[in-house]
Amino acid sequence: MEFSVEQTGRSEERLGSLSTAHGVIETPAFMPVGTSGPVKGVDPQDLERLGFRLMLNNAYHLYLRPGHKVVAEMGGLHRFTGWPGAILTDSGGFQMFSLAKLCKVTDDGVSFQSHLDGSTHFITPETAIEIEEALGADIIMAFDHCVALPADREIVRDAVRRTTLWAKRCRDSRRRGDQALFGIVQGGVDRDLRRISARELVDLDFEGYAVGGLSVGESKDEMYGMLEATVPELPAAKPRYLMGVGMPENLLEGVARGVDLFDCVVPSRHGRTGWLFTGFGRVLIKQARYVRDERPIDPACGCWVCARYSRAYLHHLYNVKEMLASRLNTIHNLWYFSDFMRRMREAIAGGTFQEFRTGFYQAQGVESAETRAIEEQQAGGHCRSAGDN
RNA sequence: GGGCAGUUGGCGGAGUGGUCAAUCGCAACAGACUGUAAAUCUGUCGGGCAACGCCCUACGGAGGUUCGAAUCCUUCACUGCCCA
Repeated sequence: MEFSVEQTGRSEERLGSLSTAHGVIETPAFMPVGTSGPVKGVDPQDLERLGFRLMLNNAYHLYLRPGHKVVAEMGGLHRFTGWPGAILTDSGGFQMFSLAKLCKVTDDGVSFQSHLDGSTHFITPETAIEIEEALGADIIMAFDHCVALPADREIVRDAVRRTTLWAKRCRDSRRRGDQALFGIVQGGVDRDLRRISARELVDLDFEGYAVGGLSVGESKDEMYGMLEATVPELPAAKPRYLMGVGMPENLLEGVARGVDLFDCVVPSRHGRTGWLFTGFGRVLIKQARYVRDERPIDPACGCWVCARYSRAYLHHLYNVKEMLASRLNTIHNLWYFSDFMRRMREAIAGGTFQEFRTGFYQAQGVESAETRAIEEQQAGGHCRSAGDN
């Protein structure tokens, strides 16, 4: 993996280019999440067409099923899943945290029970790397200790210490030389601990650095504050990845603070549950107000779902639980995210990022006014809003 | 024509004297979701209000018994099954 980056001015946002054996990724970039292989609802051809060149898979899930050895025998993740682009695997540290009730954490590693069959497993930094090497992604993540917030400072401090310890063991246990390994900064919502975590990891010299342990219940200001404390500690020449984030606003603010990579389940999960992203805010497609709405989700959207389908039809598909609803909604949302990142990169290149940022906030909520005008107009004719029926 | 069973809120279906505006499921409506145990989960769901409490209308229609009826009796209507 090679990374080149240019900072256009004194501000933090930056343009980069991440070269992997499976393609070049222009940054800042968003990675869709395909936990156990696919991004739910879409296939690799969709992802390519949507403009994605990098996606995330999860080592924890693939280790449990079908097993990292099966994936290795089937030629590794790229061949197994049919995804020709680049892949980043998460180590499973976050899953340990989210399955905290089932696990015991020591400096040695994590023991936990499978959420699938209750079987007991023990994962160490070394086995996590072994799994990720077997899976064969282009970028692999260190095995970290992510704590649930809010947490006592001592617990967070201990997680930072352990994360550094594990990061070093991950680094030292690598056998393959063709994968990039990223360290993960922890530290909860404590600026000092974030700085300490970042410095300790930088000393270990990874190919990239992630900010983990955020978007776990803290406020937006806390999240942004942690980025402001962490990013300046990271080497400018290496990629910075904000894990598990997030909403478009979070991506915008992350880029404004120097983040290059993001991943989040939001476009796919929200697509499945009917929350569609647009330049003017969200469209909850299940709402009755869309029963007779002939407009596309977003008239300004360039995706092929908006080119062909009405809100009325998408509402209907959702309502009757057709699987096509999940697919089309996910495609639209992924397009929005892909396009949003592309527009941010263009704005950075053109030196208009601050204008882009201001414009984003101004546009949010515009739909309500615009839609109300149209609906009032229609209410005068035969086409009343669904609420009247 | 005779016999039996039944008629409950948008639908299905509990409830067989008071604690019933009525269990539950579906539908409907609204909301949540940020390194995916998620095509999941939560709330509301007769009407009204100065709403964590009160009032009104309600368990096919009408009448009756009772302090009190969705629940018991009479009758009418309708539905299903069985026998002619």
